[in-house]
Amino acid sequence: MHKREFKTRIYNELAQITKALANAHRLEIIELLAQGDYSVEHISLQTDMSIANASQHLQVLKTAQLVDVTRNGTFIYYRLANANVFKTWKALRELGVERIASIEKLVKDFRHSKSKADSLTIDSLTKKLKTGKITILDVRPENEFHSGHIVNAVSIPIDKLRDRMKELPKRNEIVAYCRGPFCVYADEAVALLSKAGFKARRLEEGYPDWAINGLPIEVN
Amino acid sequence: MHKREFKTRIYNELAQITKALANAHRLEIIELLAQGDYSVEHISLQTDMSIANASQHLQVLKTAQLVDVTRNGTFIYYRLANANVFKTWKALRELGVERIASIEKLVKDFRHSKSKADSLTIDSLTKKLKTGKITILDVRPENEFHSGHIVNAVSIPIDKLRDRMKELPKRNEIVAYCRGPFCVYADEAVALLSKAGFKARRLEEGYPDWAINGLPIEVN
DNA sequence: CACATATTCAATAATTATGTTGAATAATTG
DNA sequence: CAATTATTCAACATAATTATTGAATATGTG
Repeated sequence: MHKREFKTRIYNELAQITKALANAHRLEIIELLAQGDYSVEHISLQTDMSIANASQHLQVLKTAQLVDVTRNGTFIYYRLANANVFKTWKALRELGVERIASIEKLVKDFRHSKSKADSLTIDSLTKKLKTGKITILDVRPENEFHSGHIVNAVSIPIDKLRDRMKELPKRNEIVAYCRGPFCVYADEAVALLSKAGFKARRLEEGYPDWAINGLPIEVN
Repeated sequence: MHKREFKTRIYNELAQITKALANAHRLEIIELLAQGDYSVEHISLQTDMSIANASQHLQVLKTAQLVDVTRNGTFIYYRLANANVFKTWKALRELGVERIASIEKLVKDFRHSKSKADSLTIDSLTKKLKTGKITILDVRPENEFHSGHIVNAVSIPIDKLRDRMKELPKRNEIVAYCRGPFCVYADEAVALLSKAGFKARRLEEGYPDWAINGLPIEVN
């Protein structure tokens, strides 16, 4: 094999994988699957796609070996093939946030409209946990909480927060988190809690970012 | 703005960036630019593309803010916009090597045909440097060496290695490196050196991987 | 075994990406 | 200022990607 042929083949393989990632719907699916396993129907609902379209995009991801499947009865569950898939998504996300002012602006504008609360990073949360009294609040749907969550976190899904707010201690600072930096459940939680007199902030990143850093987690 | 609109816009922005990466030629350009600044002509020669085609792909990368340009006389030099671009390329590369058996096989077969020498990683090289006597050999073109190289490395471009081999010490183990894991200059160097009785191995990764890890480098 | 349900497939039309060719710019040189 | 050089642009043909529709599979249930 000549050097050029070798290079062409290598870069073509890598471009294939990259093409599989290079679609808004598929990136959204990947972020969703970073939370746990999901059926096609669930994915299509969460991402506002038709079932056939979701299935088609999942096939693309499967062909590129970015996701794996398990069958359970009539349902087929998809999951990320491995940690490197999330790492690559994270790298793309960070590249995007740094490069594209419009993303930062979108995020800021959207959050601002929901709440003026500031946020804190995973790094500063781990430092704070050593000294202060902090309640960590997971506002994702319950099944995502059960697939894995930050150690000692309390689960109150965002749509039940208004009713169950009283379960939370008024004295502690509350740090709400959800799926990732573009997930707005945590923003909504901070808005609700602040209005009710709690001291609340959101975690900038999401659960998968916490987990991939090797920080302590719990399952169930 | 509604939640769906917000999400759609965010994921579309990120997909735009990913699409800019999702092409074999553009990935090759990015790996080349990780070595230093280059003119369009140089890039087109190195990657076996027509000038117009290289220019077109560079425009795509520029629009996505993945590369920057400087004009110097009639030449226009391109460079990576920032470290995150290389980090993302690295993540994609690692995802690819792990996921796609065919890439690993391609690399192994190609190297095997050049030399049977084994290789070592950046991690093991840094450990070895503390104890053993090692000569680090940079076999990239001279201008890439001058744009930045591993501290104390010796520069002998691959096409001059046969003539200048005598400059190297026979006692030390020689570790040759080049642009990255898919670059074959280092393999060719190991083959030449081993034949001539030197003890030589290649570094698996390339100079940009060394630099991005914050390990000591020199310029000029 | 008929029926229901979850998912995939196939066909289509619209959009977007790609490489080639030759012309157009923009800076430098004589 | 004409000629030269490096790069970009515009136009075209071809190929790939996408969403939608409805039919086809494959598993589970009565």
